[in-house]
Order: sequence, then C-alpha cells, then structure tokens
Amino acid sequence: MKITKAQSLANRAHIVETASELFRERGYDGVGIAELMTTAGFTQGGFYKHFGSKADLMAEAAEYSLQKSLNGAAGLDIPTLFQVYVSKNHRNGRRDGCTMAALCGDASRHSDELKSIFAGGIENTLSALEQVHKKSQDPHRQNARAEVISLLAQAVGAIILSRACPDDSSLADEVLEVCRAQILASCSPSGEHTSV
Amino acid sequence: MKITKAQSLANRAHIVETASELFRERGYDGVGIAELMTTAGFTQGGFYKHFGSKADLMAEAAEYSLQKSLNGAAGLDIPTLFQVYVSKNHRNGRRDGCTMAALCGDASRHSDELKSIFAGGIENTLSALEQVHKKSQDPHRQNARAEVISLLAQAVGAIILSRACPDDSSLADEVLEVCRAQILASCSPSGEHTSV
DNA sequence: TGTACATCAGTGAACGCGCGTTCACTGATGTAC
DNA sequence: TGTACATCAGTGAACGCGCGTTCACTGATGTAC
Repeated sequence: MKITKAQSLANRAHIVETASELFRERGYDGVGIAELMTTAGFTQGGFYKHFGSKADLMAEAAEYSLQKSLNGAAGLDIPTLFQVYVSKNHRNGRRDGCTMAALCGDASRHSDELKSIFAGGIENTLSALEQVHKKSQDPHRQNARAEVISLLAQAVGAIILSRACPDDSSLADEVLEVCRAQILASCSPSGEHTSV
Repeated sequence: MKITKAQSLANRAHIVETASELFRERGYDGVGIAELMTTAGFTQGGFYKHFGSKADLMAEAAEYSLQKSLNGAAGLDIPTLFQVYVSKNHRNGRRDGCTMAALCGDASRHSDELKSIFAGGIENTLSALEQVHKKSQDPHRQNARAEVISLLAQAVGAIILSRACPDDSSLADEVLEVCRAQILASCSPSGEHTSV
C-alpha cells in the first residue's frame, strides 16, 4: 500500500532516529535490520526502499545523533555541560547519550566513510566547546582549543571506562566522580589549574 | 592424533594470545572461531577441547592482555608511560596495544563476568600508576589516585577519539598531540598545574 | 622394560540459526488526459 | 473535475552465507599390568 510522500519521509526519519538509539545502546553489530524495522513499526523488507545498505544507515544515523547532541547542548556553559556529561545518568542512558562515547570504538573498525562522519562530529563538538569556552573565561584564553580537546578526551574516556565496569561496581562510580571533579576544577573560571 | 600434555597447554596458551591480538584489532564480534583457530594454526573443531564457549575465551583473553600490558609497563615512570601510550604508534598498533582502549566499548555491551575482568584490569592499572606516581612526585601527593584516574581517562579517551577518525585525518593527530602535551604537563614533577 | 589398551587433542564435516539482502506482490497515491 | 493507469512504500517470504557449536573419527600419548 503506497502512502503519501510526506508520510514516507517521516517514516524514513523515524527509522534513522530509532537506529541511532538502538546502535548507541547495543552497537552496530548488535542490531539487525529485522529488529530495527520491527522496533520502528515496520517489516524488514521495506528497509531497502529507504537505504542502500546497513552501512549507509549507520552513517546517516551517526550523522544524525552527533548533530542532535550538539543542538541539545546549545546555550549551556562548559561546567554545566560536563556536569551533565560525566554523570551516572549519562553513563546509564546509552540510548539517548553521546554517540562518541557509545560508538567510537565500533566506528574505528568500520569504513573511512563512517570514520569521516565521526571526525566531523568530533570537530563540530570541539568548535562549539571552544566558542563557549572562550566567552566564559575571564582573560582571553590562548589555548581554548587545546583545553577543550583535553576536556573532551577526559570526559569521553571517563564514560567509556565507567561503562566497561559492572553496573554495581564502585570503580565505575569512582571514575565518574573523580573525572567530573577534575574537569570542573580545570574549566571553571575561578578554578583553572588549581588543585582538586 | 594426541599430543603431549605440555604441548597441549602450549597450544592453548597460543590460542589465548592469538585471540587477544585479533580481538584487540577487530573487536569481539569481528573475529570468528574458525578464523581464530586457523590463524593460530589449528582447525576450528579443536576449539572446544580447550574452551567451553567463545565467551569463555573472550574473558580469558581479556584477562591475559590486561595483565600483559601491566607487566610490559613495569619500571617505566609516569611521563614515559603516557608518552608511549598517547602516540601514533599505539594508535596504529591496535593488535598489541592497550586492551582498555581497544575493547572497553565492546566489553560494556557484554556480560557482567567480562566487565568484572575489565574492572579488575582498570583497578590494577590504577594501582600500579598510583604507586609509580607517588614515588616520582617531589612532595607527598595527597591525591595520587584521583590524579592517575584522571590521566588514564584522558589517555584512553584520546586514543579512542583518534582511532574513530580516518587514518589520514589531521584531527586524529591533533587529538593525540594535544592530549599528550596536556598529560605530560600535568604529570611531570616540575610541571604540575602549570599552563601548557 | 615391554605390551595392550584407554585417553583425548586435534581433524574436518555437519548442524541450526540469524544475519543482510532480494524479490514478487499489494494497493493507495500521484499523474496524465 | 473525473477517470485510467503508472508509481512505489510497505509486506512477508525466501535467498545465500557465516556464525557458534556439535560430533564421529584419528592416532600418538599415557597408563595398567
């Protein structure tokens, strides 16, 4: 049964959104086309009316969720951003959490096309952080970019290490708490480069 | 054809070593039993004479390579360790690189048994770093553990972000260089908490 | 020490299963007149 | 505006393939006497 062009585009967007959530939760290899389409409310056969292959969808879903996180962070200052990012909530909420933290490991083993999208997402994130960082700092920072790169690596690393521990592990919480404190101490206007 | 008990144990160890390398290179889902056994020099049928399941081998291979890295790092000081770790060589050498950087993303989606092994590996790494860090610092550090947690998260995050970029990407190199400089600045005896 | 036999690491083919992908079909939409 | 027909999003079954796992078999090792 054919449907309207508008409905078809809406369905396609819904599949991309569903895929981006499932992929973040269980990885690229952990989600099959049949399960994805069922979750999105369709049958698997329809998939190839929208996408050329699973790899194509992976690329599109990555681009979508990398951009979405960026939009969601608009308007927040650096300390608030990292307070939300390096948290138990984010650690446990893979499904609508950061794509970099959830899928960089997977992406590194896939095509250069997919890696380019991740590189673009990382670059956009760094640019956005750099802009916010420059504004919030009292003196004109010289190394805003270097600082946000370092902060992002630490935040992403903290989430990934924490997630590799069992859910009830005290180490998982400790890594988050220590890194959050360290990041906040080094990025808050008054606390830059003071001891924790 | 039966072989000596000693040879059998050596073969088993060789399979674990081969698996730990292949898994680090291509992920747990990226390596099949048949390919693993062929690479190790056997046929796939023999696998279950040594291991109960692929999951069992994953756990054993993780334990092996997490411990091996720790042994290989013995005797090095903190700045040297991170200089080697946050480098292009390590970024490109997944096969004999850090298990945490290569497989934490995968581990986070597997069983609690596997995650416990990763948590143990992270804890052992932190303890070892803490010991070395305490000795090298001029004053008696109060927060050696917090500092090494923060450094490790940043180093692991830097490798993972860098690997998610295409090989020829300038961003991949920039992330490594910036994080290496930042880490060295904050962990060298004279440079703690000075601007980059 | 020598002999007969049980053990079991390794072989190679086979199993069921789920994967990504293909395909004939449906029927409401969109279009040509 | 009304009618006839082409389009194509979605369906559901099927395809080949590779996966983890099983199994009957081999034959040198290890053991009992």
